[in-house]
Amino acid sequence: MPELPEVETIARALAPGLVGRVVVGIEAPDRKVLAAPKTRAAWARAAAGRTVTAVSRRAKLLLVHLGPAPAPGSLPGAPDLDEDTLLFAFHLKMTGRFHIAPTDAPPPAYARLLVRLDDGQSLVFSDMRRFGTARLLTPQALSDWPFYATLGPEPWDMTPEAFEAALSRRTTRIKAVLLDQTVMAGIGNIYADESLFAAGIRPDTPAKSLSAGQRQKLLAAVQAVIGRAIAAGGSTIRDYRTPDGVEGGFQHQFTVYGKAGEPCPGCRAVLVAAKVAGRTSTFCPHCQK
DNA sequence: CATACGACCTGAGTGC
DNA sequence: TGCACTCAGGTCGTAT
Repeated sequence: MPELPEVETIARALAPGLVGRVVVGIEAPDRKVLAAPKTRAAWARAAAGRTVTAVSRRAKLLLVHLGPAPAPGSLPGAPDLDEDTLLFAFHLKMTGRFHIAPTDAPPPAYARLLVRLDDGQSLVFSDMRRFGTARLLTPQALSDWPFYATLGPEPWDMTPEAFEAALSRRTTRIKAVLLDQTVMAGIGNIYADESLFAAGIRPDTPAKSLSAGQRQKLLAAVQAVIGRAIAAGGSTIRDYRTPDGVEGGFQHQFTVYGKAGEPCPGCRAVLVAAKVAGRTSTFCPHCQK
């Protein structure tokens, strides 16, 4: 699913309906989504009575911030979840979606986790392919989570110097480096292909063989592409929607992603698809070197 | 340590 | 209509 621009769009759309609401219950029709803690009881006990204070994003994670419980502490079982503040950390993986829907309405298809709110609405996390995960944790536990702790900077926080250093020591292909969340966070298959086209770089080029100028151009391309995608509300290929069911708009600006066999928007040569880093990659064999 | 690749799931689309 | 097959926005565990 969703890469950085889609999760950012969702976070912005969810905030108005969630901030200030009190969690009155949790339901998990599919326990597989509960990555930590793993029991429904622990989720319900730790979250109930807490107020949503903010909705944010880091990399492709959606974070829902919760304030103190009315009567914190003293309950047995999971003392670390009696902290003043907790977070829901959702990873949407390929097909995760969010909905805000009336609690008394039938749940959306593939509903995996439902957060009942005090205004008669529910935040529903749905996920057809069941790759998505939800965590309920303290700010400290979030920082200690290895996936979170090893995330690289957001694209606009990446400095040319750090990008140069990361690429110059990698032997693998540049596409794999862009997809590596520990180098820079938030890039997935769509935005990797779009950025590589914008920078005129083939996806299978070894990272360390790029020139300094090419690396500079690539970082600028990533930042520009991600920025334009956020402005367009993300990209809808199939499943992605905002919580209101609205599609993104950036798919109409794709230059190469999903366009193998079509003419290159720059030179009209036929765009080519190849497997790079295990992912289908589309590029122009003429414009990208 | 870095890299490569199958596994995890369910469905949509294609071709026979 | 049915079946077999391929592909899909991401990460993780295991093998090399």
